[in-house]
Amino acid sequence: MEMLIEYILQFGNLNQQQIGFISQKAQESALKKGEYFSEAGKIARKVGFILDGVIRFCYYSNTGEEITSYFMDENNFFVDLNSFDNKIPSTGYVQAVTDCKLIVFSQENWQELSNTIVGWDKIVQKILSKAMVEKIDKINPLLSEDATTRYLKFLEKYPKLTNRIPLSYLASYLGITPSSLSRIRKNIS
Amino acid sequence: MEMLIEYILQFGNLNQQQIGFISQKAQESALKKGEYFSEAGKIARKVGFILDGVIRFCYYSNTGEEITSYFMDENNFFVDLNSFDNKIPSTGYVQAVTDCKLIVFSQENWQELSNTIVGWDKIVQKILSKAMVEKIDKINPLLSEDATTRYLKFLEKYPKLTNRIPLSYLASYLGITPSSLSRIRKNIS
DNA sequence: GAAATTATTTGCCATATGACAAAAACTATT
DNA sequence: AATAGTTTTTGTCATATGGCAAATAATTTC
Repeated sequence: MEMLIEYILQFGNLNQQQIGFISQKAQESALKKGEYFSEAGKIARKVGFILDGVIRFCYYSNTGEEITSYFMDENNFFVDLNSFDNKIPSTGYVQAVTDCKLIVFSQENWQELSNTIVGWDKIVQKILSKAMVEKIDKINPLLSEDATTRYLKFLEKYPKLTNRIPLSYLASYLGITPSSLSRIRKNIS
Repeated sequence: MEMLIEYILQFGNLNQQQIGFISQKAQESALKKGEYFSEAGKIARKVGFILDGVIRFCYYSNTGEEITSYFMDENNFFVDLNSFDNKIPSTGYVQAVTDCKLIVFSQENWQELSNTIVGWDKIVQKILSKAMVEKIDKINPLLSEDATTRYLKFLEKYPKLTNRIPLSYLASYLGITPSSLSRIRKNIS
């Protein structure tokens, strides 16, 4: 829980009472490898924070291919934003790639934080901005490069992740086939 | 200016006084095709809203290639978020693709809106969320497809944009060469 | 409106990546 | 420890896309 508070305090000041309130509304939780945090067709009703582990966002293309759109690891908030904000069914999945320890906020509690803590919206805005910038920085360069360069950039941006995620997930994130990624890895080392 | 107010009111309610205050802080502005709204190396100090025209975000890769990372058209806010939020020099450019009519907020005025209008932060948060979701929805599907499919998806997502942007910009957005895009277009029609 | 500049198309060839299938290396389960 | 299941690697071949250069078309400038 301290991890969470410490993370939030980077984005704005909070007094002891406010911190207590946040802790009250937060719930510790866990997911085993492969379990889903939220699923396509359902409305996402919670916001997560990763204490330990890796999660991914994924979906299925019209050809039935499973595609990973994003990875996240420790010390990050995550949410299926479109579904959560607009209360519409999600089009994708949020899945644990490894066993995960999480902190979870229900939508009602998340709303209460906004209603109760002066400045909370601004903090959320900053967290959101930062997440957005990071995501875009990770995804943008992928398109314009060949597969080997994409993989090398992935290694730079996610230095600690390579050994924690299956090759097939990573391949679908990079937009290449598992075979190709396997060959690329061979060529590099 | 009504375009702007109407757009904002989608995201939250504002009284007449608040609307007046926003109008006061907003400034009409224009850019000619090719001109920059913000530039690499400089700190982005304004937020824009497109009344008419198309803008793009672009940058130069380490091989000197010019790469378009995003297009935006009418009825959208845009800002070099990382530079603006953190007051650090930008790494990219925001450029007018066509002649543009804009509404511009200086950083100080933008800040004043936040300080003065109760609920403004929440509205910004919603606008930001929506923009983020849209951007991700546009970019994510591109990676996993071949060039022809990427172009077709672009046509779907940006139905009105194709004839307004140069082929070379679009090619760099899709991550292919101008020659390839030219051939793809030929094959489709 | 002619000349100069810039943008797009086309041709040719090389090569990275995909598709499919089989083999090998891991992992999990009893 | 043996089996079954899954994931990763490797092989072969086909093809989409890139690189480069030249030709054509469109746009800008004087």
